[in-house]
Amino acid sequence: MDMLLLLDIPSALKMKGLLRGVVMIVAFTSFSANNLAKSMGVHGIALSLSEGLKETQVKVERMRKPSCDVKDLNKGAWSKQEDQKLIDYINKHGEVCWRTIPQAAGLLRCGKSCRLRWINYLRPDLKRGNFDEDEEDLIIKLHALLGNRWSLIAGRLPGRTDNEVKNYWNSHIRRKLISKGIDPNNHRLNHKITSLIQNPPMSDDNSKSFDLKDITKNHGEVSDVASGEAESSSALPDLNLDLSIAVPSSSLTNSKNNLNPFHESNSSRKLHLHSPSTLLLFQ
DNA sequence: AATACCCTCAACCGCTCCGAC
DNA sequence: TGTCGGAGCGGTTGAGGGTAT
Repeated sequence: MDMLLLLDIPSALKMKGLLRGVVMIVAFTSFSANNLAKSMGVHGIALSLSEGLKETQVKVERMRKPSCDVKDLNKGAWSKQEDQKLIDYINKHGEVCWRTIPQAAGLLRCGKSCRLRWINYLRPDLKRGNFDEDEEDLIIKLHALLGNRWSLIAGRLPGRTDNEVKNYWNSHIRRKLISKGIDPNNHRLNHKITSLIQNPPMSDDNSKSFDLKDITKNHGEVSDVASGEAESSSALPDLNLDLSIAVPSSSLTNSKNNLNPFHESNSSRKLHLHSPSTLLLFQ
């Protein structure tokens, strides 16, 4: 039988609020560190036993609790039944505390997973389908202005989610810009990329086609536009990004009425972009 | 027809932010 | 003022479908 005697239980219990602490224990027999952790409300204990000593030091570290306790929870793709349960619950109760939703809705998912599923897939105001040209142009402009702030960008695209915009950027727009010799990170013409496109490297195997992916790999880590660290020395004159901060255009304003509050994050609320009916980015 | 490779996108993970206490 | 916990964000992963060989 495992027995554990804490010499100073009150101070050990106080450690619940500490990041680190040390507690002296006397072990009469073997003991379970996990049980100790449990009793103290911490998530893990690192302990070191000195050979032959009954008295030992136990380092208690309050480790970050995993966002979702993986135990007994479903992961991966959502089933139709799960979707329906979540939809029914949110229609009835609204988007209340995400942490409590799974249990209340009878779902074996973590709250985070529910939130993501709702926001990215189940929300009724989502606009499914391909991005149109205007949306694509707007994404490019917004990315030039905001960098990888996908939620802010998505906030200006009614019915689109940050995840959707991010995926579309990575799978379509990024590639498109690179093929035009434009660095997708700083939206400037990239000499290295341009020359690679014009003079593709000739390998021993000439039959091998020139792969755009190689460029992406080689030049994936370019400067970050959001940090304003564009390669000014090598950059050509700025492209006409035609970005201005202004009251949303009528089209955006109209559609905004249907916007879910999710699209109006604190910071995006301050940012309204002028959206001309025709978006011309590159001259 | 079989296999390998590529692409897309839903979902996850880990971190930061922020309000409540 | 510091701590805690929930929400949100951005990067990454991997399943599955499509395409090339």
